[in-house]
Amino acid sequence: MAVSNWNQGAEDMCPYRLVLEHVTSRWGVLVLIALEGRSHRFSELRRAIGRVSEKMLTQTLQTLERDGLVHRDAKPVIPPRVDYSLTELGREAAAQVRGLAAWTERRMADVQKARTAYDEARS
Amino acid sequence: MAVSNWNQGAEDMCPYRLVLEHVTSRWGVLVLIALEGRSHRFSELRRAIGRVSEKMLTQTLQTLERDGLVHRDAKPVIPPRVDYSLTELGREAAAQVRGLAAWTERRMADVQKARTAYDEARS
DNA sequence: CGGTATCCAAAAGGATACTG
DNA sequence: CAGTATCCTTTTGGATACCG
Repeated sequence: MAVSNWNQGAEDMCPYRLVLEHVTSRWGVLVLIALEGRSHRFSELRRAIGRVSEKMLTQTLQTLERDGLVHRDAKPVIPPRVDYSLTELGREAAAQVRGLAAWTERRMADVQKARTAYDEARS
Repeated sequence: MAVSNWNQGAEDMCPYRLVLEHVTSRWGVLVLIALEGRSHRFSELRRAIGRVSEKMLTQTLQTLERDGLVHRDAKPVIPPRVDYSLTELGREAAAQVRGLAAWTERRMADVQKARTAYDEARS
């Protein structure tokens, strides 16, 4: 296990920024939003999120589980079945993230317009 | 200008995720929060955020400016003076980000506790 | 002061192969 | 199915030097 992993390391950053970065991380955001509606199995999450590698999804889920935002329920059956859901803490975080995501959807068109204007102004 | 820059490239990602990632990016979050209170000069921002390199701050500000969230006001004086502030779009985004940051501060202790429990459970 | 350009180190992230 | 382990590429980010 010599893999670079944001679970460990980063002892040099204040805990505040650390939590903020887990929650706002590329895949963290999408996992929280996906799990807000209902619990998902591992492969369901992959499909729901799209274009995420197994490695990154695993890493993200482990980080969020460690932070107490995600609950992992591994059923001892064959083939294995693992369900991920949000804890109370996770639901609170997801609500915040969802606000951000909703804003993004609402305002995306304006952002795109701003970008076009910016690019044209210096071409 | 062959530097890897998230302003350009990334044509392969949907615009929704792209905007979301700018707003939730490591330095984007902190810039939006810092600018929510009042406008800042470049070096003020560096001090306010702490531990951010010139390069990353510049890059972040350019991205947010291009997205129409940040307004850049460069006064033609010597020595140069540049003030950064939020646009209306930026204030909206900052309000969302602030919700997330406030939640993080409120719940940080619980997250830390969850982590300790998680780590002890498998040591 | 407020940047840009360049180089380099570190981290994130993907592909593949393998396992219980 | 739900991961791990390994290798490799890409991206991020810091340090430094320089410029208008």
